[in-house]
Amino acid sequence: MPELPEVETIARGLDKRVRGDVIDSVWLGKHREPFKSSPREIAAALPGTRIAEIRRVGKHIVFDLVRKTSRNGKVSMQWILHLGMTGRMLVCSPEEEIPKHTHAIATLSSGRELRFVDPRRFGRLSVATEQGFSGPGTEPLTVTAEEFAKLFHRRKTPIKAALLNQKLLHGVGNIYADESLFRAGIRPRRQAGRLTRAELDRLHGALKEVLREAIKLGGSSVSDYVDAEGREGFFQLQHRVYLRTGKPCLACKTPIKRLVLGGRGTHYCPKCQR
DNA sequence: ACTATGTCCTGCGAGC
DNA sequence: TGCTCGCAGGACATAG
Repeated sequence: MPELPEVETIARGLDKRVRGDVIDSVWLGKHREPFKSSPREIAAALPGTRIAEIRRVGKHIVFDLVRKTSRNGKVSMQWILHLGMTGRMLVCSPEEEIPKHTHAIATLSSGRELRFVDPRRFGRLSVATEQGFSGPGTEPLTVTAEEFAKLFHRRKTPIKAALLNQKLLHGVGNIYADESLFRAGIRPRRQAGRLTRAELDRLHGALKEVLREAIKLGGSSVSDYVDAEGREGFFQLQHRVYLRTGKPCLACKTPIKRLVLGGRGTHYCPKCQR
């Protein structure tokens, strides 16, 4: 389940390994779901471009691409990738077996391949020619306490649902929403607009803290998440509430409760979170 | 303008 | 053992 820390880890790994390489050709599978831009558009845009940089924006991985024109000019474009629930972008050698659910392969000048594999097909690939893809919302790692508080002003929706709303903050998913609410001592069902400024400040701090710690540990491997090198993360060992239903709270030993909020499993400590 | 709900998709585990 | 069934979840469309 790639959220901000997992996507950051993958983007860093990809940048380290394939930055500067050139996309020679692209193969796209027959399923249509993985392609937000038309397959024709993607296949026309990518070949012949050099990968200038790979970075994370929200839960998106952005490949900044450059193509040299005949008159010594440069054309910039972007290859934008969302991993959905089960998406992986792997750097492989062409000899490696192609796994089931491989939807796209980019062959690189170095002889390697970039492979997009996604069993559940919630992931999306797209290309953009306009500059500066910035995602739908605000970056949680750089937002100020003031801006953070303003995002939730007068909102009637539960704070957990607001944290997951990518138009407000982008990059926060189910794991880090639950973990940051626990650290801030706030119940997931509380109305976002009714939180005090002190509570919002605690949540702002807790969210940044939990995201930074998770990035340090290479993200959380819960279902089948692995980074660009195929390695698992270790932050799942630090989870205090997520998927710990019935287990004792690490702060007060009260059993962790689970409820469904906005269709998502939600975990919290009834004593520590008010 | 917000908010809530249904939909997409496969793999996995529970239950018989 | 082997089958069916229900469920998980991010983003988006649609309805209220």
